[in-house]
Amino acid sequence: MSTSRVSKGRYHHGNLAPVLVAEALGLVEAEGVGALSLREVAKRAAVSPTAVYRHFADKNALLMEIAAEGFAALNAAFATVPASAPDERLRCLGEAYVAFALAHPDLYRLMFTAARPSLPPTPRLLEQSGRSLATLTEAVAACRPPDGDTAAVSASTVAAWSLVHGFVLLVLEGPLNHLPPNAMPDVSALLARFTP
Amino acid sequence: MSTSRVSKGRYHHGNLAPVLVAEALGLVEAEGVGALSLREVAKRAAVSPTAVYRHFADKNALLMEIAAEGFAALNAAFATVPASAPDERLRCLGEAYVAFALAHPDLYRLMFTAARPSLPPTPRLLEQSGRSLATLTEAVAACRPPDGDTAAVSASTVAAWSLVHGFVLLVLEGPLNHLPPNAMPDVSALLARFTP
DNA sequence: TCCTAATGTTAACGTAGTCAACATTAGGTT
DNA sequence: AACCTAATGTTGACTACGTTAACATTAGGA
Repeated sequence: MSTSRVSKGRYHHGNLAPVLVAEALGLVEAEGVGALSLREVAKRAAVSPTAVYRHFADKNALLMEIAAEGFAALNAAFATVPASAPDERLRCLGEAYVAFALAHPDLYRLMFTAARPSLPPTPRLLEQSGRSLATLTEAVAACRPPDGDTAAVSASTVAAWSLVHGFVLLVLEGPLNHLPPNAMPDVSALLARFTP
Repeated sequence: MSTSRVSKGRYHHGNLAPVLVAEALGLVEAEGVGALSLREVAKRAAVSPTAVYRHFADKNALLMEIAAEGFAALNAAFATVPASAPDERLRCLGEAYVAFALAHPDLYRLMFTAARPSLPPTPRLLEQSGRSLATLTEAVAACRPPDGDTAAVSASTVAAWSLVHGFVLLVLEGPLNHLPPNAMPDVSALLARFTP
């Protein structure tokens, strides 16, 4: 019988992979990336440490799934931004982006750090981060003359993303944190100076 | 006698701290931050692993010194940028910044990641990163009307730094790497769109 | 009903950061 | 010149972690 019911002392967990990702994500959000160990994640899922390797090639593979989850959450935040006028929409996307990053600092960092060594990025990570990029690109394109200059749109999109990404990281872990706190500008001022 | 000569089988190394930083820096540049372990650094300095703790509180303290070294190198790169006209100078600083980051990816990442847990930032790290910020701020200020609006200068500086920082990180470890490579714009185009 | 692949466990290895206790020595004090 | 103390380096050990190998269990189709 296909018990979609789970755990309760069973030898087979029945639904491990998603649970591992969820526990890991919770751990990252609560204690930071540094506190995330496979052993701790396994313990929280009430499973032996090495069980993780039946679902993820190594620690980094798990991290990439968490990162994908992060981009999915970012995309969800994007989805709540109303259509409105192109410029207005781009501005709101920017605010949503920065708000998301500042609300989930450790997750945000992980989203841009997970896909480095060992394996290439997970399909799901590629898909979700691709969706983020697509949303941004469309919003930027809508602000420009419809001349179909895709290179210009790309360049403008990269500039926009660079601006918010850099800002967020400078605030989160950059010298802007442990330096005169009078300089920390608000987001609107930053976004206002961007012209697609 | 104050032998400023060093090592050669002596019990006391005589000059350990700077050597440790140098070896660690070399290791980071050659193999990446992940390959840096206290034990390996100590081995390269021909010293027992725990000797490091006589000069640095913990691993992070050593990392902060390396980060400080990184900012010092960045400042050195800044120093080669000629005075010229304000706008021209700011543009050249931006190019130098991006060039430095792309030439030393692991070191660059470390510069913005080292000062997080445990201890507060080292004085030397504060000093060197402060110098970087000061250079940027002055260059931005020179591009603006001399109305003494320090808040506006700060905001503009943060925007400039955000732009290059975000760009560099997106290229180094962001989704811009494992996505259609047609989109990667050059630096000049990015800097051209910034108005102090 | 049985077989196999999927899934989970136990034991163990190697590496790493860190601490405690001990050894050595540099450099000022008497 | 002899001595003392603080600085500096070493040994040994502990804990935690990622990872692998060998074995155990079970789900689900043939």
